[in-house]
Amino acid sequence: MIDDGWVPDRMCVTVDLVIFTILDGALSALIVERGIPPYAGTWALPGGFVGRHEPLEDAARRELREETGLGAEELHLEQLGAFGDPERDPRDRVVTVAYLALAPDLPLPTAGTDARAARWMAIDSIVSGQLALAFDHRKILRHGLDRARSKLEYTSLASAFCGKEFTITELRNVYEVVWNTKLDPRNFHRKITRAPGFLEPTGRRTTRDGGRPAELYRRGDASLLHPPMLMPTGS
Amino acid sequence: MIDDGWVPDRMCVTVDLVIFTILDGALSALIVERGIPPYAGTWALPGGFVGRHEPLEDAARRELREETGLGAEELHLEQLGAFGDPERDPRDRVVTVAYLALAPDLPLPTAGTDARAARWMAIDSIVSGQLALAFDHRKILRHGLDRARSKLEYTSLASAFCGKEFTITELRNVYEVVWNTKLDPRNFHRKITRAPGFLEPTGRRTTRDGGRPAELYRRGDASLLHPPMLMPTGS
DNA sequence: CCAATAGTGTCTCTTAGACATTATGTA
DNA sequence: TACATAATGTCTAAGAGACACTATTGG
Repeated sequence: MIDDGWVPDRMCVTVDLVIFTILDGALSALIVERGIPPYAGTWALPGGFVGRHEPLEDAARRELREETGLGAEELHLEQLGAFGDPERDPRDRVVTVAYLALAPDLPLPTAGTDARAARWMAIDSIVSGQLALAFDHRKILRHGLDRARSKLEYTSLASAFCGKEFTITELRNVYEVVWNTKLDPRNFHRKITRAPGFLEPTGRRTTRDGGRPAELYRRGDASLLHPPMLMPTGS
Repeated sequence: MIDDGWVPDRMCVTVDLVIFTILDGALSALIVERGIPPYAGTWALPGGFVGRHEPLEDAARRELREETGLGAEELHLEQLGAFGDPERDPRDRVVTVAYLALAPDLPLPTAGTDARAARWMAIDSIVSGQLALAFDHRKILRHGLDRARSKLEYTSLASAFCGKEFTITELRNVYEVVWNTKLDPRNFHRKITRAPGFLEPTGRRTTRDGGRPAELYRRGDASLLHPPMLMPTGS
């Protein structure tokens, strides 16, 4: 914060979004195909520049809206952190602030103004390196994945992947997909129903063929999950 | 990431540091008195502008070195996140990336080039609002406090507050000061010594008058604390 | 009746939390 | 010996994990 004639360097600030959903039983992220250099034709996380007078989170929600056409107000949005490696953008110094969003079934994304295409992609292809992303977006996505995984343990975030009303089995599927494990349905049911404030019974039940209908629940008030749902360890 | 003639807004990027230590039994943060506007004469977190070709963490370590005269390599440094409210700096749009550092007993800080003074301050005075900080630094410090508190639960971070060799009681004091609670010395001793990889016995012991000497330990390899040391709940 | 899925119960082992006792130094 | 601080032990209750059974739908 020096002001004795020396002028600080200015740089570009962007927001990038890691938007997860569960599609066909696979944890998937929203990616867009870049239409302009650098990395034209390469897939990337949705994102863009922050306006001069625009709060960071507003910018993130704006980009989310532009890329998905979804009312971003309903979505849980959480800052992942800043990524500012001087070499991360070949053009110029660009510091990006990454946000994480978890979404239930969304309408298929439509390409925005500055993207050729937009689509959901199973994160395995990205994490494994099979599909390369522009810039350091693979690293950012990796951070988002880690964050989502650990937040499932001690918050009631998992329900953000579900619709307004959901069953215990659907909720368990969220955990299983994000953690890439199998959980015991009985122990899961016991823990989740006993966690105070997590679930709110609706009294209604699913109508499906070939099995006993499941109770439907809504999100409860609690944002923290106590006691936590611990991810199974290798030990 | 548009490049069709439109030029993105550029802004200043800074780093700010929440540096905690324990002084006289109180959790304290390093603050500096600003020598130049805005907020000249007001206390603030140490920090400064990021250079055009400087990685964010390098900038944080540089500022840490400049403000404390300490070899910042040994210190645990963790990004807290970006703070970018458009109104947070009256001069100009400034996005800051905050870092958290935990330090054992440090040499008394010496004022840097752009600060009149530097000192440790018990965080209670800051959190309570008794001492006002410049910009949104109180909010940032509050974030750092929350982060430190929760990280103590499931990481072996607490030892970062201790010197190279420390006793169980010293370690327990760290938890008690940061969490502002009392912990049962016996249960704490059991948990912490059983946590795999947390502690490494040195075989040596303290020499102090008026009590049985305590065993001295070093940090172990583990960075995660399993099972976690849960903060006592009000329930 | 059978298939399929949902929900409940039981047992064991580990851990947290409360509390008493023993150990080892100095004055 | 008195005192102060460190370390260990014991009990109880709660939760995790493994597993078997009952319930409710559609064909």
